[in-house]
Amino acid sequence: MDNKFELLKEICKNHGVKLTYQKLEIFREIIKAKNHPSVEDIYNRVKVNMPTISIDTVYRSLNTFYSWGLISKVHIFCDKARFDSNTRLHHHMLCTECEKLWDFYWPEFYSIELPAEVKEWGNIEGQFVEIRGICRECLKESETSR
Amino acid sequence: MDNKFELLKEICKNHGVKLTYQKLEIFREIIKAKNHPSVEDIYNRVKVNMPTISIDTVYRSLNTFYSWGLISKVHIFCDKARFDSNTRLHHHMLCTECEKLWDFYWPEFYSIELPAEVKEWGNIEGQFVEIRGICRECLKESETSR
DNA sequence: ATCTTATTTAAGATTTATTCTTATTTAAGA
DNA sequence: TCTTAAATAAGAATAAATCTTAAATAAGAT
Ligand SMILES: [Mn+2]
Ligand SMILES: [Mn+2]
Ligand SMILES: [Zn+2]
Ligand SMILES: [Zn+2]
Repeated sequence: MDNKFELLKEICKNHGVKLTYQKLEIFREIIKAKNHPSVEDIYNRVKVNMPTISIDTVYRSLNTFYSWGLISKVHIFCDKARFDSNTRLHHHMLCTECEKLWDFYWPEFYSIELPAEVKEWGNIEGQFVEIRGICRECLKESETSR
Repeated sequence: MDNKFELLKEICKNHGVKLTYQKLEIFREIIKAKNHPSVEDIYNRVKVNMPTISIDTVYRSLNTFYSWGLISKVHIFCDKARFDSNTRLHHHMLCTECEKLWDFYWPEFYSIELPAEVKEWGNIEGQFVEIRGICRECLKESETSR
């Protein structure tokens, strides 16, 4: 029941971070939430019982939980775009260090069968793979700077 | 050589859209560009020969080219985030109509071998699949409204 | 239980990407 | 060349996220 809260308490302690009432309420809402809530969703829900909460605190807390692996984060709805004159069907590799983006092709990927729930979900218009990691160049740099 | 420009000219005509000097220069830069340029990158490059170009025109033109399938678009670098208390390794299905997001699991995906260029790219920290399309509910709605 | 202090917070300003508004310009057909 | 609907420039508006700073507070020390 409250073992998730016990975990939060322990992780805060391990990181030398204060467990404030704000963090507790934000955590309560995010673990209760379905459907990938936005920061504002969480803000509005916490505000019901805590009218003075500031949205900045919601941002900070959620990002802290994320950095501890307690929650995950998706960037699908954003408007910030980069363009690409490559219109061939392709996938991307993203270096989280230098933020460079590479194209790659993977025809074999299309030959594995999708899970049943996906096939029944609706009309599929595209299926893309995103690789995240640290590129060779950035790895080299962090080696030499050690 | 300039068959890409001929294509642009024809597509503009087919869509009843004026081929302005601005569109031509923006197109020239995007097909020349490597590494997924941002709108501002293109803006700065076009500005060299066209100092009065406005960034709004760059936005409009690139989105027009995108809607015609002449270029593609990625949304990887954005900060606009949604959170998820589901920390199990999972993938997403996104309905482009209602913008709802579903989780799905696909263990078999991890068993196919990645292309050599990916394995040699660097340290892979995660590999995710994104399915885009129209969900069953939205399909039903568009049926009944017809 | 009280004191102390480094963290955390609230509030509002700032930043940044994108879109909107409006007066002016222009491509392209007549 | 004329006409006009569409496109543009310039700058305002919007929205998500981050930053700044003074005040509040969690948690260890006394
Ligand atoms: Mn690409
Ligand atoms: Mn998810
Ligand atoms: Zn890198
Ligand atoms: Zn839908």
